[in-house]
Amino acid sequence: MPTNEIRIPKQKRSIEKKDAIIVASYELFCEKGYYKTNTAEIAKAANVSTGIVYNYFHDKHDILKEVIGLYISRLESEFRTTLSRQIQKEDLHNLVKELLDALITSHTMNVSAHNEFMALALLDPEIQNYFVAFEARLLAQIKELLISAEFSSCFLEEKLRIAFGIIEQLCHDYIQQIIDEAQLSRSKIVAVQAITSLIEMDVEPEIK
Amino acid sequence: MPTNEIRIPKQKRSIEKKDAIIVASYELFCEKGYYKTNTAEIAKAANVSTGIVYNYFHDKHDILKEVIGLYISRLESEFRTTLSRQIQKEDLHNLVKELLDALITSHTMNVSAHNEFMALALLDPEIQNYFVAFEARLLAQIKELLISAEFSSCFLEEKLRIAFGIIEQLCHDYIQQIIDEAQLSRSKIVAVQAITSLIEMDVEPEIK
Amino acid sequence: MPTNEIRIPKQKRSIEKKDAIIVASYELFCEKGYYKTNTAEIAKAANVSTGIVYNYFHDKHDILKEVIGLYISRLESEFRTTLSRQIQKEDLHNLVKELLDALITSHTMNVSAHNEFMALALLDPEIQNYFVAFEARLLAQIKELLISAEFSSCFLEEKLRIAFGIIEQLCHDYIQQIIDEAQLSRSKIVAVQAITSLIEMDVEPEIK
Amino acid sequence: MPTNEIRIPKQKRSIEKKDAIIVASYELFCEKGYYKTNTAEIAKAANVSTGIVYNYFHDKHDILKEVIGLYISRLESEFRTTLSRQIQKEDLHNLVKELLDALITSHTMNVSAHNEFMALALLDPEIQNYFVAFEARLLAQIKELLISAEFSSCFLEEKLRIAFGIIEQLCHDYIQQIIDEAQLSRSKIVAVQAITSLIEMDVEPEIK
DNA sequence: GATGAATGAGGTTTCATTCAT
DNA sequence: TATGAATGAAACCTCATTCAT
Repeated sequence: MPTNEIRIPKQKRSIEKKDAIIVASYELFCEKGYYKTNTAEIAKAANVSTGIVYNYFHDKHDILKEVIGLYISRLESEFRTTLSRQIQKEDLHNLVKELLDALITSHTMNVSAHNEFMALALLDPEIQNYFVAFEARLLAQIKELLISAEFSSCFLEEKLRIAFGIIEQLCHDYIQQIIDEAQLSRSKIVAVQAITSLIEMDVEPEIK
Repeated sequence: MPTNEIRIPKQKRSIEKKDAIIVASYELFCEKGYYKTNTAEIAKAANVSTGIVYNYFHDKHDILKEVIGLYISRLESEFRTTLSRQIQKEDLHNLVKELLDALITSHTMNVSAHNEFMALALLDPEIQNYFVAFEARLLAQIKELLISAEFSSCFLEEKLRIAFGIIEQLCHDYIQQIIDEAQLSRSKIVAVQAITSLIEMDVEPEIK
Repeated sequence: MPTNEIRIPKQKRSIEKKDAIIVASYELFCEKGYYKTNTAEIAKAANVSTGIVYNYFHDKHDILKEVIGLYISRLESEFRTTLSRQIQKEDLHNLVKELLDALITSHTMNVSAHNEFMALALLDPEIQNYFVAFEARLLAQIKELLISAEFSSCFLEEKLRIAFGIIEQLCHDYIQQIIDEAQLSRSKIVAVQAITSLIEMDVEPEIK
Repeated sequence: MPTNEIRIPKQKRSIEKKDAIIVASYELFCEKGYYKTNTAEIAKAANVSTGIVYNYFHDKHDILKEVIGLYISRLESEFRTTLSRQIQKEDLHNLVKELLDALITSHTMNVSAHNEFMALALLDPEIQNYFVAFEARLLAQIKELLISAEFSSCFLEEKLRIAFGIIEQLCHDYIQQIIDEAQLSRSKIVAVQAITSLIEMDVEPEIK
């Protein structure tokens, strides 16, 4: 057998243990970073022995993947309420504002998680894929929402990506403390206005 | 004399040696990543002894900082020509297109450098600052350019940050292969249109 | 009751379990080697829990001893038919040939078992003893056979040991692929001739 | 660079250090066995740091190979004098006796080395090859010697292999204490006689 | 100034054995 | 009896940094 046997925990106690490892790792990775956290620390923080870690995970990188999974599922649940309702054409402005606030809040509350995991995504294609998939799901949901509110689907995906970029930029500038609270307020006004007119914009295909 | 004395090279040979170390490190960091490059490799690639490295740099992290400096100065020189001329109000569309293309080209040509250094910026505030300062210089230059072309300076900085976010998003999506060449073309049309109307947009301050 | 108590299985189910462990270990040791087989694998292959192994065996080394026992008993049964008949003086040539072929066949069919267990015998006096005893039984049987065929018993034991060495050498050279099939054929001719004349040889005691 | 840079020591001090590691390992492997000797012990015994070991050797197995090399070169030098002279046809008896004594002496003096390294050869094809090559060189030398003493070269190689097997068997039986000194004496008489008549024997090719 | 051999702490992973259930 | 999760010591190897020459 080439790779190690990984236990897939089914009993309650085992699942709890596996989850404890993931949660402890999540916290340590945020606090100290993935590379600077060692498996002994993880085991200790999860209140298990070092050996047992390798019953549930192939290796340290395998833990990272589950930690990223946890992070993304937390992100996802934060957007669930905002995205699960129906909207009218007039609500666009508010939707954008809400999403912007949600993202800023979630990132601000956990700057180190955001920074650490984004960095790892850049360094590691496997992690990258997790985020790409998450982003795709998120954009697809928003697209559905807009289409059912009768926005034109023409160039909609491109528009949404761009809108996403705008929001990310704001978050980034704020959590990296490039702009302060006041500047954030001003930027938000511009951003919301920019995004709403972007979504409603008629794109004139250029002739190359 | 304390041991921590770092030589500030003034003689030609010394400067050459220090530069050789930086250039060699730059290449290795792109190729293998910062964490996976060791100092022995750097010394070898730079054709110097391992010991001498510590005459010019405090430690490995110190090398990284200079490598980032080199990376940024290269980026900066790529934008110099585009940004050093005067523009007319009608040129905005073209200016945006040019900047977008310049950024995409520069990132695409060196995806690994971009990914590696962005990741390090997220992980390390000191590195982050280098990029923040670069971004600030870049935005300031563009702002000057626009103001001298008589664009309104109202909310201009915020608009430019947002425009920057749009461009970064496109680059990101393309170099991470989230979108392909065809999608990039479509997105560029939307992005240029979005940015130009953003710059010209009248911002209506909201009443909270 | 001390914890070191090893169950001597008397009930059918228990014996089956113990045997299953031995057989599974035998196969794994041949396939992967003793050191590279872990107890979890053994338990899994034997369809028992890891804990139960320690009811039947003191430790991993204890399993090894039983595996060697199995190996030797299998070897022994391969020689049984050849050695259980009566022979005439003229049959010596054929007897030698048969034994040689039997040994080559048995070793060739299971090169990894042979190599692994010989190695362990060299490393571990306890295992060594199993093989020494086996060899002694084998030689004693052959000696009986020859004496009842009226061969001289003078120096017979020494001769048989030497004959054994000749046969072992051939096996070794062949299964380690030092000699190929053709060379084996030639060597077998020489070996059989050498052994028969050795057995019949009058030893002239030297004067030291 | 995939594999680690291995320093090939050229200066006297470096060579001494590398040799010290090999010699220390040789002794430890004999004493405790290869698997039960760890790199920290090796470094300590050689009076170096653990890290430096990996400047001279790729890994632990690499050390083993050099240790085997040392062992074989020591064996080889023990046979040099015996094999470097010319012999006459009448000397065969003495030559065989001398070689037998040389092998017994060399193995007896270092039973643990012999056992350990033979075992490793069985477990590891790379190590096996070292011994196969050594054996081939040895047999080739003896063959030359016999041919220049005008022994028939017909089946000579096969005969020598067989003779080698006889000698090995005696060594084995003696150093594993299967036979005692007295039995060894008796066996030697038989063996020498068997080998000499084997060498001079006319092989009658069988008709299959 | 320059060399490159040397250091040694520290990281990940394995596995025989135990023990609560 | 039986389970299989849990233990934790120990192994190999790496590498930033130092220092004798």
